[in-house]
Amino acid sequence: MQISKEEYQLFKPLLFSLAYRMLGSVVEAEDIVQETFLGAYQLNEENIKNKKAYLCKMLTNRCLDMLKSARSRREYYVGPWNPEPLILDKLHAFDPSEMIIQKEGLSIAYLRIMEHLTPDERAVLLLREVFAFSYVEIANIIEKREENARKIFSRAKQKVSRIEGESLNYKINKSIIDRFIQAFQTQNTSVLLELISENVTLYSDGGGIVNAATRPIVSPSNVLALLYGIIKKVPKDFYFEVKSVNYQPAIVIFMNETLHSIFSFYIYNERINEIYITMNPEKLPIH
DNA sequence: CGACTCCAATAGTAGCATCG
DNA sequence: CGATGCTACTATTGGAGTCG
Repeated sequence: MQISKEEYQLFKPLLFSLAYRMLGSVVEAEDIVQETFLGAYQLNEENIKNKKAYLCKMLTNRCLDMLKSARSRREYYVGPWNPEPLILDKLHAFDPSEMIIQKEGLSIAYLRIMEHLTPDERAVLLLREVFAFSYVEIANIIEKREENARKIFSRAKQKVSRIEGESLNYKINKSIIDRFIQAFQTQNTSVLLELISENVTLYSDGGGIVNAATRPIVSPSNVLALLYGIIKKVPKDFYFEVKSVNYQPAIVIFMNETLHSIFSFYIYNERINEIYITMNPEKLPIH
């Protein structure tokens, strides 16, 4: 297949964003995008009418293979699994167009929901909602019947419904996080309790490599106890910044001049419902 | 230990209701 | 009318338990 420089520039961010949403991993997504382009160059077919759909098909199938084989691996993962954070505008860095659709769908909370879906459901949901393919095209991509594609989509939709249409407003969420930090630094427990939901859950992903809670922490008292515990132990050269991670405000923590962890949040009704701490060094980009 | 059965959960299909 | 999404039914799968 012939792919011009322009087409490559156009399709690369699209494919990356599809793969990243499917896999929750920046590294794996980048690999798969490269593989897909290499595979496409080697194709002899010159009469492919819809290159975009064809590339998505190749990519989707690779992702599905990887998900199906990774499913067993994920079972051996120590503790909660969080998606690999996407810091700064990695996508924008090589994307001038409007191709990056629906940034809300890139929040850590959303990606974590995706984990509850089967590989097929993920693929269909993304192709439909984010990339606006028709059911006929989707059926062609995943090699199933059109009716079935619709069914898979509606099932997927049901599972993710709880996160649909909610306030993923960056400014509002940032102000909540700022107040949270402020209250935390002054150890103002009553304000903290106003900012977090009564069924708050904290997922801390250390990947079995660094110390992290091996199961989710539930309830405000337990979560605050854990956070207070962390703050007591931090070294002097600790500092943090509030940055855009997955297009949502997050707290990025540095220790000894290196990136130590990232705190992401799922905020609903102006309260923190879920906290995701990513400490697994394999998921933190090196600066 | 492998082979077998059974059951529950999931995937797939047919057909119908709704809406523009 | 076609596109969509739903319900209700059927088929398939995978895992737990059991037996030889």
